[in-house]
Amino acid sequence: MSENHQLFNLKDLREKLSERGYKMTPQRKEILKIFVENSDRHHMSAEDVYGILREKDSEIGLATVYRALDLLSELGILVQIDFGDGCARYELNTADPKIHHHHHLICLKCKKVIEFEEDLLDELEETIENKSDFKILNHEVKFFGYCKDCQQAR
Amino acid sequence: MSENHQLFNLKDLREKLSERGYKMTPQRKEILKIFVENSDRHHMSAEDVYGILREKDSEIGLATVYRALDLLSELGILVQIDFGDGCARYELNTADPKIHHHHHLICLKCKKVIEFEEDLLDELEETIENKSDFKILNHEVKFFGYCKDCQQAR
DNA sequence: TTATTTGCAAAGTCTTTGCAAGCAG
DNA sequence: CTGCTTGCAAAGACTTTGCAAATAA
Repeated sequence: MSENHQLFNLKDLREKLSERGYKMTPQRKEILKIFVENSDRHHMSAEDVYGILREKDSEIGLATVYRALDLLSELGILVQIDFGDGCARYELNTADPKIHHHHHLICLKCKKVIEFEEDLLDELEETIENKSDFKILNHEVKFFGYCKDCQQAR
Repeated sequence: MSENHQLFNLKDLREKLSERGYKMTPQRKEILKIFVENSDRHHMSAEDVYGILREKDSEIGLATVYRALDLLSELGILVQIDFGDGCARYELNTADPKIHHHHHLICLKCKKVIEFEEDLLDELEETIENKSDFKILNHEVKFFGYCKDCQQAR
């Protein structure tokens, strides 16, 4: 079975890196690969990625993970998400709507994060691009409120 | 002139606190007041609030600020926002659409945050409430991409 | 070759926590 | 009174940074 090229391939990475004067390194390849291989496992933190690396007996250091996540976000390959749980989390910024387009419901009481698979933001995105000269690559939507359990518990 | 009751009043605070077994304290009052008085100054961090308190010669400690912001968010009086700049920020969760309903455009390169005054999310919010049993109090929308300057600079 | 990148450890920042004293209800 | 709250300082968690060695182009 070939690698998962529908999500992201290394040619894209190499291009985006050299466009901006960065270099392709085994570490950056490996870290991106982790996101491609774990695309089901949403919003991973630096520590999550580092943990996966250690399972693979990789020698990549934690600081390198932080630097790579930062860089891949700047290139628009990853997206940084924040759930207020104290650490930055990242997802592939894939063009596949099935993966890309979901929202997060965050319970104010128990802090649970629920995913909601529906988007409907294309129109708004277009409106904003037209009015603001801002080139949108991705978006992040969070709804705050009370989950089913915590509504009852009040 | 009376206090700014259109944004939030202390009766609401007292009610929400006692509903959940918390107490009304001068510190909590004062911290909420800062958000009401500075409603123009969006997304304040704990440090920002603490700075304002020190200007007022208040004796409130930083730990108390953190605890109050946390509590006011849990009560749905404030909303926590994260711009990835390393600290949590907060806004009043007012029902006034003029203040409540805006989105954030975040530049992946220069990290600039631009506010966009338009919402159009009511419909989506309703859809989600119906489908998910989640009671929504507020939302936060961020668009990631490249600002005007950074598009040209590429 | 040469500027970028890495790994390590140390430092930095933001936030939380333990505890005794102080208060609101 | 009684349990919640505060302020302080210490601890904790996550992230960044300095630097010499290694490496991609």
